[in-house]
Amino acid sequence: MNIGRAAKISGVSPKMIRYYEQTGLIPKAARQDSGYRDYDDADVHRLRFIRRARDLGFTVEQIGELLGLWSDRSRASADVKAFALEHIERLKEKMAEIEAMVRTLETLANHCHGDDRPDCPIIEGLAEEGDAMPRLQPREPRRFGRSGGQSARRHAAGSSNRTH
Amino acid sequence: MNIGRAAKISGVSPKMIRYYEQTGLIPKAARQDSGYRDYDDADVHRLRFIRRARDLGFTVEQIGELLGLWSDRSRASADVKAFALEHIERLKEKMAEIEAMVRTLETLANHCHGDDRPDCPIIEGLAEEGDAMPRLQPREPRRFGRSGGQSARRHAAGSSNRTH
DNA sequence: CCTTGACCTTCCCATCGTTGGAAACTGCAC
DNA sequence: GTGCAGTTTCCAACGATGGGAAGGTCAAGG
Repeated sequence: MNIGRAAKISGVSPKMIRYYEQTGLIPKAARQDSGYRDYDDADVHRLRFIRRARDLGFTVEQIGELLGLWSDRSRASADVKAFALEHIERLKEKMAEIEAMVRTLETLANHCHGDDRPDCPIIEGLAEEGDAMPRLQPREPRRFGRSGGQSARRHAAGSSNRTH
Repeated sequence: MNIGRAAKISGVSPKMIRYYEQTGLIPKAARQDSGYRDYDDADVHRLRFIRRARDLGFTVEQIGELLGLWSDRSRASADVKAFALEHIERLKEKMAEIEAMVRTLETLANHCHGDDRPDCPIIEGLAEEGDAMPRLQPREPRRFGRSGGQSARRHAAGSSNRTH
């Protein structure tokens, strides 16, 4: 079948299918006489697997490992479970990060009258002197892997500095 | 002061300071005779404001609006509050997405023996025929990386074949 | 004075997953 | 045979960030 059909029934867009092929996540598709890519049910099955894994927040790289685990009929279920549990941990860390943001923002928002006056603790909280946010725990070393997340920055921008 | 010093005391890397200038988030920095960028305390103050807003998950675009609200002394605190509350909502949605992933993964993992045998409900859950994951609501656009990335992941390809 | 090293400048590239679009071709129906 | 839908490849963009090259500046020490 053509790529469009495979895309439709797998839930992976044609663009992404080509991308996955290009990056080696999936093998090169067979070709019809026309040059069109040709997919069979097994291909579609794999694509659906990929989409589900993406929906569960796995990166493409991780999906590569999952595909390996899938096709390795001799691997232990413990291997898969460990992989999943580790991913769950990362997701929870991400949730915790966001939750911390929400807590801080809610604290600020709760102190804001939200009326016609310009006086606003939210803006003041952002503009405040000093290095910490309101009553947030003193900036922990929370730097996790860069799996799609952002907050892993905070680097020291230079070591010795003089006032020029 | 030089960019390195401004970076250090604001917590924003030199690279990002230049980037913010380039994209117009902050005005063009003054220059010393040498051509080096020159920052004063007000500039650093603004940079710290930006870093705090980033730490709270605001996108650069949103920070542009926040800077506008900050410098607009006539705007109502209600405006800022509404802005913050909307952001909180988006963060909570993101958390809910991730939580759904975690719940699905934990359900799968709980059914996995995690022993030496190859039999594994996690992989089977991903490979399963049919279109839905265990008890997951009909897939929403996920993508929890950034709070405001191009969130519309809607590919026209897979829209009309939900089996249930 | 000259070297050294830390700093700065600009410019380009890579990341990650995904989409958009252009130019050219194929397949199918009218 | 004409037109449209689907396909091909290639190139670019997004957002926020880091890496690095090639070269200019500055201060300290010889």
